[in-house]
This record gives sequence, C-alpha cells and structure tokens, in this order.
Amino acid sequence: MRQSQLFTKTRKEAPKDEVSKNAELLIRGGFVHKEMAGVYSYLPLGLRVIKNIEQIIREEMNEIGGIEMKTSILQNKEIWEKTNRWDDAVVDNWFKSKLKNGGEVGLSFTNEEAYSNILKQYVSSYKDLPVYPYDFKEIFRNEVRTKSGIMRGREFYWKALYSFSKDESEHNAFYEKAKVAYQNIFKRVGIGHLTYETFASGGVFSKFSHEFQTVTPVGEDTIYLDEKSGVAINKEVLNDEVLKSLGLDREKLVEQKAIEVGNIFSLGTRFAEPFDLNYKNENGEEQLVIMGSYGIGLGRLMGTIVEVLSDENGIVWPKSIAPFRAHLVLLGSNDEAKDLAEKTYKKLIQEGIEVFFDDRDVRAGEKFADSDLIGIPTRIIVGDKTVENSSFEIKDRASGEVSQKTLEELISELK
RNA sequence: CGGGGCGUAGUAUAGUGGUAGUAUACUUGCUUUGGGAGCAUGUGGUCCGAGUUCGAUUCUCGGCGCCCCGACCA
Repeated sequence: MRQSQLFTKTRKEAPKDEVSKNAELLIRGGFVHKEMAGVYSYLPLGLRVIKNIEQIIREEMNEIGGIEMKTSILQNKEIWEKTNRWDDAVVDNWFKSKLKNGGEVGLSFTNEEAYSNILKQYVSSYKDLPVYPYDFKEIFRNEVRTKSGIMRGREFYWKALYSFSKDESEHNAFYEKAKVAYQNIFKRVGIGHLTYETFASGGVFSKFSHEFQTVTPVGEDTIYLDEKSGVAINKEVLNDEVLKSLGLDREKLVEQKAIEVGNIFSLGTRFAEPFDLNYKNENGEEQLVIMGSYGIGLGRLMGTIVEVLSDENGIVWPKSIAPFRAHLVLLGSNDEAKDLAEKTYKKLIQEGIEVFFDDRDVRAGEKFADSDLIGIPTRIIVGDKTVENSSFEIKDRASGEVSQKTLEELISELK
C-alpha cells in the first residue's frame, strides 16, 4: 500500500480523553478511531493488525479441530429465557432493542445460547460428537463504565469456540489441547514470554477455569505467580486450600498486575440441560452433552500487545501481526531515488511481501517519526545514498539496528 | 451503581460578564531537504437548552458527552 493513498494521518499528540498507552498510540498512529466511550472503529492499519491476529487464532483453532461459522448478532429472546439469562435482573448489561411488531431482540452478549440451540438441531448420536465450532464476531455489553482504551469496551470483537463432548474425559482431553493452542497463539502474537496460564474461579461444574494473563502494570487483574514453574493464580481464588491443592508455596508467589487476554471454561451441562442438548450413546441411552467455552478478545489482545511492546517512539509490532512486514521509505526527490523506490516496491509486492511504501513528499524527519510510531518491523530506506551503493539501508524497529543489504538478501529475509 | 474531575478550532491548550489568544494541523507562496525545518499567508472555535443580565464562552439550573477512583466484569 502506498502511504500517499492512506487517508489516515499520524498525530503528535493524543486526545486528552485517552490516558492509556494503548489507545494513545493506536490513535496517534491512525489504527483506531474512537466513536464514543468504549467504542472504537478500526481504521485501515488497525484492521490489518486485527486480521493478522484473527488468522493466527484461526489457524490454531483449526489445528485442534475447530470449525468456523458465524452466529447472528441479533438474538432471539426465547433461547435466553431458557437459560434464565434474558432478565435484566440477571444480566444487567444487555443491549436490547424492540422489533416493529412489538417483540424484543438482544444484541449478542455471548454465544453459549446460540451454539447450544443450533447444535441441538444437529446432534443426536454419539457419532455426531465431539464437535468444536467457533466464530469471530462482535459482542455488545452495556458496561456502565468503560476503561483502559480499547481494553474494555461496549462493543468488541472476539473469538469464541465451544466444545461439545460426549463425556468428561473427552472434554478434559480437548480442554488440555485448547490450553496448548492458546499458548501457541500468545507466543505467535509476540507476548508468550509475558503470558501465564492462570487458575481462576470455575463456577458450578469445575473447580477452576483458566485465564491467560499477560503481566503488565496496567492490568486490571491481580495474579500470584510462581516464577519458577510459571504457574499463576488469580487473586480471586487465592486461599490456603487452593495453594495446597496446587502444591504452591505462598511465600514464593509474586504479586503481579495482569490483563486477561483469554480464558477457557468448563461448562459441564449448564447449557445442555436447559436446551435438552443430548445424544444417544452406543446403548441407546440419552446422555447430556458436556460443553466448554474458549474465548479471546481480539481488540483487547491488540491493545495488550501495544501496551507491553511499545517504546518511547511508538509501537513495536511483532512481525507476525504487523500491519505490513516492511516499510519502504523514500527520501529526497531526485528521479533516480524515486525510480529505485518504485522498482523496489513493485519487486517486493511481486515476491509476495506486504510492504508499506512511504512515497509522500514530506521531509525525512517526519517520515522517520511516522515510521517509528506506526511500528512496522523492518524499515527499508531508499535515498541518494542507496542509489550510489546499490544496497539498501535497513533499520530494525525493535532493536534499532541498522544494516546494509542487497535486494536479494532483503527479499530472502522478509519472506 | 457510589464518588471525583472536565467540556474553548481537526488536535493540544490560554483567557475573559463587552472584538476569544497561542501552538500544532490544514491552504497558498518562497526557501529548505537523512530525525516532526524556516519565513510569509489564509481558513477554522466557546457541547446543547433554559434562566439572570443592556450584553453570557464566562454566573445559575437542567440536559448531553468525556475522563478518573471504587463496585461490577458470564
């Protein structure tokens, strides 16, 4: 993409109503636009990052048997009444709306009801199980107080997978696979070294759920981390009995602030019962399906990555999710340099490399500052010097390291 | 949902019961050209409503919106 064609611009200053680093940098860089409290639009650069994160999650979900679909945003009140979650006294942050004919609809708040209801129609035999459908979708929650930039909003984009298993052991086996998939995801998006699988409250059907908590001072949650084993416990479930059952020593735990970037939950028959979601086993006996839920908020994940990986000059995107792999920066206006930059741009595209081409007629300082802020991993500088040397000046965003590379070397590195 | 703070140009800020200022961004021109360059030039603003007043951006009330702390967070 040519930078001259991008309508967004960087800003030197963040709006005063944003105090969190993630929102400041994402707004300054032109990744997101704030519509209202807790509601953000994704601008071209931001969408590219979200799409990259989405693809990594998709690959990992598919790897463990996930099958992608899409449930509706408008929700039928009836299915929520089955689980007693329609009443505002039970779920107080619904967004609801009226139908012209007098009925009511809800805006998707979470997906358990939708999935249970759909799967009921297709699951009737042990031969139909297990299944692991998931979707990426917008979720709406009428939060009384939004906070922390894009980390906690009224509208957000998430991935939710639901597991439908025949019995506990089948469920548990998948649950363990999901943990690994989640760890892979957080590794691949660049925050694996800061993200811990954390014991959290489990509800009625299991002792614990598991959260994936990324350690950062701006986190909303407090976790207790055993640094040696990497085991963490959410403060909400920390007590002597739990410590004992997990074999942890309170003295060795370190208190940390963290952001919950994902969570997985055993649901047991909480939803199967109200929906009569059951199947016939080999003996023709009716059995309830065992469910689990597995969620990741993509916007929150993007915000977390910005929080933990940015520096004083701007965002430092990991290669895996950067809006572009390389930032080609043309300096100066002489025809030779321009020609070389144009040729290089076309060549890189031909080679399948995602490149952002700063072809604007602005000063070098501004281009460098923008490039730092936007945070594309590899910067390729084309200027008078480059024309003379027939090699490119390369700057690595994360390390700041500068090197010279030929076009061939560059292409093989970027591929 | 309790408490606190705040609404002035695209953005960041100053100020005033009587013509609203600065920076930046934007227009145009000249000079510049490897870390947000300089000079000149032009455009653009008091959240909404009511009240007090000769006159309100300023004071009062109401509304709307935003931020922060706490509670909540399936």
